[in-house]
Amino acid sequence: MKKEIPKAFDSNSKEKEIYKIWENSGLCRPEGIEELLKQNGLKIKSPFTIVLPPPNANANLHIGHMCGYSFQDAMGRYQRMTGHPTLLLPGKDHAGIQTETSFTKVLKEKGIDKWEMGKEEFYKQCYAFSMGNASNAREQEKNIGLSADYTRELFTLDPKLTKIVYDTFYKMYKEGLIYRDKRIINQCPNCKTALADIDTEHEERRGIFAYIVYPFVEEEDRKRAKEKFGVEGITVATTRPETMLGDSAVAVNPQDTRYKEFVGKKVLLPIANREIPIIADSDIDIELGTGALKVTPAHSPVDFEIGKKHGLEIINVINEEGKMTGSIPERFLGMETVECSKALVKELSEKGLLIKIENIKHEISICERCRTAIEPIISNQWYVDVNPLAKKALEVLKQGETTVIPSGQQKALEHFFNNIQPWCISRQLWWGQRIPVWYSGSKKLHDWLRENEGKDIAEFKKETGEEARGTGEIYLGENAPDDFGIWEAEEDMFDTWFSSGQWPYSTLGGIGGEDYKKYYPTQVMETARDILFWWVARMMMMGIYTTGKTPFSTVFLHGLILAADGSKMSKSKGNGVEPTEVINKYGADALRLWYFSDALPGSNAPVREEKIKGNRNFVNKIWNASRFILMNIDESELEKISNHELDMSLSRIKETQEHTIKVLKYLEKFQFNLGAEAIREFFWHQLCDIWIEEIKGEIKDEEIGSEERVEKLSELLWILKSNLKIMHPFVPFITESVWQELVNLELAEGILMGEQIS
RNA sequence: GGGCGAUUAGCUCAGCUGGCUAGAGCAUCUCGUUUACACCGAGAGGGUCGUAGGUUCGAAUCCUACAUCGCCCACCA
Repeated sequence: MKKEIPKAFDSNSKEKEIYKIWENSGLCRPEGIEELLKQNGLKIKSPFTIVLPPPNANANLHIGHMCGYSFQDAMGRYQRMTGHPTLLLPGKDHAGIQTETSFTKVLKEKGIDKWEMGKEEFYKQCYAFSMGNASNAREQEKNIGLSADYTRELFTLDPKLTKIVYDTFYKMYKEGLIYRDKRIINQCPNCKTALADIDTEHEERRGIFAYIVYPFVEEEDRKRAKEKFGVEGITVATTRPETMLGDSAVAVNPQDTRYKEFVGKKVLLPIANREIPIIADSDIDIELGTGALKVTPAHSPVDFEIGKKHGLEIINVINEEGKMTGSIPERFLGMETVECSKALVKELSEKGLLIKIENIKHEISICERCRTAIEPIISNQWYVDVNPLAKKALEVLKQGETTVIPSGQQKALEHFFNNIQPWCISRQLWWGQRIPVWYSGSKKLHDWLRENEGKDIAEFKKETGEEARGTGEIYLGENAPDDFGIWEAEEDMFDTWFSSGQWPYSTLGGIGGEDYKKYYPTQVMETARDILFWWVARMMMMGIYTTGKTPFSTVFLHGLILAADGSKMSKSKGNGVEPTEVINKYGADALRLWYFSDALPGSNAPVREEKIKGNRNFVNKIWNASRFILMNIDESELEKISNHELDMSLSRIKETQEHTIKVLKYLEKFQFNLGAEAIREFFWHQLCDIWIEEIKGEIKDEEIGSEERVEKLSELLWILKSNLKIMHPFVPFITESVWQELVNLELAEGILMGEQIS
């Protein structure tokens, strides 16, 4: 018997130790693998690259992140062990609005107000906050065994990356793909920023449906209406009475016999006391409400379109903070929309213009981050015309240059590309990358000139009361031009996805970068399916645009990790599972195995502790079987065994080789569940249950050092080593631990991570 | 309203291009203190593969309806 080896595998202490060995080996770098292959005279195959999804540096990693890392790492280790210089490129995301929201909350808990703190100080502290989180995240990544190249780790706000992001912006602007436009946008009154359509969610909420009479201007019409409808005007139904202050028209369907005769007539908008016309539009639903729609182009996307079609005036009555503004009766100025709605309803009711109020439930848009109701308002923002980019991305999918697993998600992606809308990329935030633009004179002047095409710049002062002070031109650049004149900086930030959309090539140094030349395009993008449109779609569009090549050939979307009862994990429900706790309890390998068998693309995976426990048992089985084999080898036999020439035609050896080939195939085809099942089945039920028992019997009566023993033990050892290799991508810690035990006895060399499977 | 997907043992799922007497893990039950491992071993029970049709020599696997569930997208006042 050799030295004492503990009966149970102590994952807690071993894992840390093993990770250090990997880290110090240099094998996490593709150069390390290249070097190793060269030394051993082996063929260096094509590089394998995964640019890892950078987690948001605003919180600890959750169990879903760990899932991604497990798959990425398994893919990487498999490639590394089959001759490919492998780069798993890690990073951290500044995550724009998300981090700004969460850090603002952190400050609030400390009683600090972001607005009092000011932009610069906020940025500084937010940076420190992010760095702290990034460092935690890095530790967690290592805990699951992620063999990433941390010498290349990047943060999305790294100046090197920012430069690349800016260059893309300049190029797109010059080619007319990026432009400034005045449109109706999603404004979050709480975050005080514009949001892209995709950054909003829909939720059913309770609301009101108010029926309001807009009396006709002409006596004659009033009479006619009274006869027909019993009131002296046309009745509109609305969920948002406060927007009536910004109404420009009432629209009816031209086919609607009730209102036909009134088209072209005028009504007096109550309270605001403005005359507005009745217009006809075939898009109006006769069945809905009263069939007459109050049109508020400034505060409803539908109305905005109708307004554009009919050349209606846009009247802003709600500002960026969700408060009443503009040319409205003074008593409403500054009110919250809800407050204003109530006040209006009261006044209308007193005037006898309110028919009724129904309580209803309806879908509204809310901010994805803070769940505040979105306020549609008109504003000037920066847009990307993504249409031509989406067309190219579609082509790439059609040609099979990029494949999405599972295939259903590929269809969803195609659908997204087919129905894509202009992408609003400007955000009124403090945290992120500033849009690198300067305005001669002022931003206001620039927008005014754009909106008032043909007008003389002299009119600017007349209309706005401000001096022009410049030409309104745009200058592109991080710093202001050094010439005379006044340049106003664009203060808006980029949507975080504008920079992360460039992640696959920006992290590789961009076009011309050494790493870019070697590692772009990458092979796999492994991520969660909930950011398919936000991120994967953007990376494809921007990657194809900038580099002419799709950034990755396979998109692998792992399953959704759920709470034990099958519900979504969420902070508010408190049903989250802490990955660190799971790892401490059962070990990283056990958790990884669970992902591989349960969190496949297209599936939902409720976290079941018993299953992870079962995997821990398997890991321990590996440990004990190895321990048994080692304990059976007498010290005096070590040399004989390591020099023994094995007969490769033995049936157990051949079966093991076939098994290895089978598992390699599974790995190649991303069938991790089948792979995990196969290694378990083979190791446990073939090697342990049958072969070890057989060999036990075969050598029972043999003397130590005998030919028979050396042969059998060599065979067993060879089978063990083969198993360790093929199991390594799945369960790297336990396999490397055993390998290192073998190294100590001079029964193996080097580091398992760098071993080649053949 | 549009798109996508699911429906197989108590639970979570495998079952690819039709040939299974339908599998795994976990759970359940019985037996076992054999010096690798009780984080173990030997064994058992448990499913008319959502429903109804169709194609076929043959269907969990292909087709068509229906039912139920889930996810995503969408400006219905």
